[in-house]
Amino acid sequence: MLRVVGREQLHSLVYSLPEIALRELLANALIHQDFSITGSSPMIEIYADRIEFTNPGTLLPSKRLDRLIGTTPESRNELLASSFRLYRICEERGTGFQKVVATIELFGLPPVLFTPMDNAFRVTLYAPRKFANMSQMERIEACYQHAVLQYLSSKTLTNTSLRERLKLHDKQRNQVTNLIGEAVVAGRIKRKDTTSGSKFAEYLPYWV
DNA sequence: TAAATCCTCGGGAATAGTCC
DNA sequence: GGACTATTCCCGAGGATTTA
Repeated sequence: MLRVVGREQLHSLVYSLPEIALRELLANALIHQDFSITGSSPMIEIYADRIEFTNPGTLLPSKRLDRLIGTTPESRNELLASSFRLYRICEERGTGFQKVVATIELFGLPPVLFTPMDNAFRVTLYAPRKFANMSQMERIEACYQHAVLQYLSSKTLTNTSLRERLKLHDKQRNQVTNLIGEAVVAGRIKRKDTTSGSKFAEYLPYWV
């Protein structure tokens, strides 16, 4: 089901969002839908500032909400998933969300939002928004997702890397410093080496 | 080769600006 | 006026370069 809220903004929104991210999330919605739940199907809602992909069925018990990026998925519909991969509609196992987040970072978009619901699971992709207009939670989540992406690339989060991800100027270095500190306090990331000096401070996701 | 110096980076603290 | 955010200044740490 496709629901469009604000049709006049549909084109500008869709074209402003990376095609790769949209394709991956659409394929993901189809692959992971729970066919045991009758009377509902994946729903895509397009708003002026975001697109929401809502899937019937809750998150698989083996999956953790903050470990969706870069982990091997357990598809509810493996046959469908294999077909999608065969026809290159979606990425290889485990790289789907990783590709989405990487694309989002490349374009400097707000972080992708994963929302578990009563009997469904929602993924929200936001339209471009400046750092100043992001909420504190979104900033910390962007920080965490960047740390995960860096870790999956055998790299670490630094002030510089996060500043580049958020498309911030060098003058805003201290804002990034503060954000990193808040993400550490929130328990989303941790210092790689607590014994080293402050220069070249590196950070990892909290679960490493 | 070792010491001195310079440069870059990360972070703390103070201050200014903005919004409610 | 208070809370939050952004900016500026300053300092320490460590790598890179220069010099004796």
